[in-house]
Amino acid sequence: MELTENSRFDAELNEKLATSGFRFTAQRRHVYNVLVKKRDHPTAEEVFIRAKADMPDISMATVYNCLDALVKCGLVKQVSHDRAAKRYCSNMSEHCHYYCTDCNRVFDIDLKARPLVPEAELPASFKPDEIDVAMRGHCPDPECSRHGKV
Amino acid sequence: MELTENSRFDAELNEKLATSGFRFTAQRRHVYNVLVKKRDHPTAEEVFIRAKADMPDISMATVYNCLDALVKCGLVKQVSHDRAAKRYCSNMSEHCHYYCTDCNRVFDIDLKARPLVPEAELPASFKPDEIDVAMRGHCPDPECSRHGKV
DNA sequence: ATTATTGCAAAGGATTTGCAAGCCG
DNA sequence: CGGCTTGCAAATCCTTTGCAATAAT
Repeated sequence: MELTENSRFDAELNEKLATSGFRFTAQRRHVYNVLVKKRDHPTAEEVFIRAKADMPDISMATVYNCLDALVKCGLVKQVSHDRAAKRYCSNMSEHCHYYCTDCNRVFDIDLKARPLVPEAELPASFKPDEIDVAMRGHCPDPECSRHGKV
Repeated sequence: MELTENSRFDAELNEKLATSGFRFTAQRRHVYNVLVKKRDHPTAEEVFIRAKADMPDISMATVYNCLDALVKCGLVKQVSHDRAAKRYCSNMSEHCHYYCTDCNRVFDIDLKARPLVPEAELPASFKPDEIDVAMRGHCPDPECSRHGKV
């Protein structure tokens, strides 16, 4: 596979993949690219559709494989919504997710407090490796489908 | 359906169901009973198995129907785990969930701080109706499958 | 009497798996 | 080359739905 433009991006990706024992493939680069290019919270299916635009032969199974590899090497987070399909997020900074109950979009929220849950507030002997904070409610977007309605 | 023993329990359940426009059925009572009897975090399938023990003709679809009704009338919470099936929790007090990455159990955690996310820490105009805090890590149970291993 | 609820079976969506061919190291 | 990855299709898991029979108000 040729590493033409953007070789710094590729080098980093390659290194992260290699560290977790994954190979550097055109599909993994492409899927990661799709996630970074538009920093929203697409489902695997949405990633598939976007990826297929520039790589028509990529398969759904490969998209799942790539997403899984990216999650395992710490480049992407999985976001579990309530009922729907899992979503993927390339924002790896500590943040929360706000689910709009009207338009179904997911918003990244940076809380002012950190850590999210101070150790002193946890019962001793529970030492979380990871904390997810998920919020649900109306979103502030005036274009939101619910805007104006009750 | 006869209301023999435990009519206080039934009366409360009946009222909550009625308030949300649901009828009081033997299956709904039984499913709720299963959840309250053992306050853990079973999947729909696990609820089905336990319910079937004393009500052999109950169907999976009815278990889903009952769980859904109980969630909608505020008697039960749905807990979305990462990959697996949804779980159900009859502890309605404000609490977080701690997922043990070794034994897969779910623990209820009461944080000392409330509210979980003070309004001042949120960007203005985001007003969550609901906040879920999920943690993942090792659990303190000495019987836990991982105990003693790294 | 009217309408919700049940149980069954079949459908549905999301994700995973088996396998042969192909690419990476 | 050897083994991880891919693409395809089939399989699986979890959940929902359609429908006729039954139970609740």
